[in-house]
Amino acid sequence: MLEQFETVSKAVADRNRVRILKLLETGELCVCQVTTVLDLAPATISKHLSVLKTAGLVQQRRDGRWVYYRLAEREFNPYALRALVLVASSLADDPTVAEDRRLLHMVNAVPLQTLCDQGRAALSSKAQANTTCCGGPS
Amino acid sequence: MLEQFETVSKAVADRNRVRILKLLETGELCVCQVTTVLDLAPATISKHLSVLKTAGLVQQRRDGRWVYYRLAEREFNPYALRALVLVASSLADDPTVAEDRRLLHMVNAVPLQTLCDQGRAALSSKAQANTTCCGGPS
DNA sequence: GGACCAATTCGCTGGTTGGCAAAATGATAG
DNA sequence: CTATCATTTTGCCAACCAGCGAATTGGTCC
Repeated sequence: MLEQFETVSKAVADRNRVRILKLLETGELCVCQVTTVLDLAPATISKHLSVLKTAGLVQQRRDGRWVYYRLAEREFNPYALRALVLVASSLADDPTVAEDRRLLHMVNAVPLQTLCDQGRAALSSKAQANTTCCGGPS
Repeated sequence: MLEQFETVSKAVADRNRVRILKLLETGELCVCQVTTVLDLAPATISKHLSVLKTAGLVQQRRDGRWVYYRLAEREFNPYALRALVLVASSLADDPTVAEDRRLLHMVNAVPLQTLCDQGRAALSSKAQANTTCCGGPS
């Protein structure tokens, strides 16, 4: 019990994992989409997603070469859903979260194949009209 | 924002700090009482309490030589109260938490001075008996 | 089959954290 | 003022963790 609670809290107690959860609130996402928005190494994102999955906060689905993640629907962990509610009701107007959502919009406008090939470069073409491409990513 | 959220999550993402919060749900407690129940070095408990305080989850009050901690009432951190609610609604029947509460009852039966002098030894001698429990107000 | 690809796992590194003992702090009692 | 006491701070160590590159896995396409 305490262990399960600790697993969930620890999973949520990381800035980038929270960013991932906030992204997934908008719906299912492919790993490469998350990677592009957070601008971290694929290995790092994969590990974060693994931690979130172990905590029962997300679940995965494979479709061909791509793996999609979404917020957990079933109760893998008795505290996971409550933690998701907490996250969902928080950080609504956090600047980083807002910027991530803005980037996600641009990511969604790019075909998955292009995104996986070019990574963040796939966004620049669209971002040119939009001057500021993340002045300070973190 | 994200930083404040992270501070709170990290504070809650530790087994022993959660145990402290669950203890404080029963009311205000002196540091030496918490130390006796958790059975850790005073320095360790003090550091944990400091982390909880920095996160805005608890507040302190000094009374003579003793320092009392209680769950935060004011909004030092915009996410602290929500986290406290989450903790309060969790772990109701966790064995460790239950055992801590049992010990706390015994601790409450011992005068503070005796507790500070003898630590855990003060419990074995007066395991049963007298006086009102709960020195804590409210 | 083999080339290719997205994602994961492995191995490593720098930074963080929980734990304690010892010293420092701040208050009380004589 | 001095001694004493509860708590906090400091210094240190072992364990853990986020991050990345390299190697591996599981899958598609030719």
